[in-house]
Amino acid sequence: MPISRDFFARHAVEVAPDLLGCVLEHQTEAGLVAVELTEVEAYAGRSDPASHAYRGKTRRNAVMFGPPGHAYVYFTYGMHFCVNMVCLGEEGSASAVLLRAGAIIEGEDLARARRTRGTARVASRDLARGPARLCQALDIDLRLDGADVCAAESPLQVRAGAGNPVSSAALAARGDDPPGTPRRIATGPRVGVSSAADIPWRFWVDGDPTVSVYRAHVPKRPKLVTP
DNA sequence: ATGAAGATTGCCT
DNA sequence: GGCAATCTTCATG
Repeated sequence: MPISRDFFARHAVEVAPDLLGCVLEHQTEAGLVAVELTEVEAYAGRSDPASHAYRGKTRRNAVMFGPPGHAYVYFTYGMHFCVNMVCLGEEGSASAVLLRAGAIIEGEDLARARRTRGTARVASRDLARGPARLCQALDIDLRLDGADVCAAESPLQVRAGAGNPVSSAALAARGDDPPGTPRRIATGPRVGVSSAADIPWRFWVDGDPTVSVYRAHVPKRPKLVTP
């Protein structure tokens, strides 16, 4: 059973930490690959300068303005895809959660084959460590832009984490787990974002090896022209 | 029309 | 740690 649409019908900042520990899976002809999410980021709409929805609806971000529980996939840097879960934005606005990293829990061989370039072996922890890597491991591209992740017949779905009604990581962070559970949710500024860098809307499972390394935004230096 | 920057990654020193 | 790859989107003239 996919997760219910109500889960996504909240603001992204509320949904984001609850997604940690949930499972994203993509069924293709080649097979199934599933990841348990360990790192996400929330993006709002009009009020968030770092959001793709900040300047209103365009062809690229149209899905963000649609109903919650759908995948918003975009192409960036001329070569990479990133995937978001659409949530409920403010009126006439939009919000979504960027899936930044996860641990492969099913279909590791297939994921590794997709991620392998040349002969170097990709370490397990690196298979979906980073938003573009996650998409490559699950073979997510623009064909899945707008896909309903709450529909049972959808090739791309989100499920609750094993053994928990919502998210094992989120429950652990709330202190509802049995003593000894090491997982806690950490928060901090979003990665690679130039504006609103002070807003801590990045959430990750503290200490998890599949969480991507933090990189602050670095503006490109203008080309120097020699006379 | 033209140019710069981007929710990134991999390879080089 | 620095930079190229590669193309879409957005700002400016």
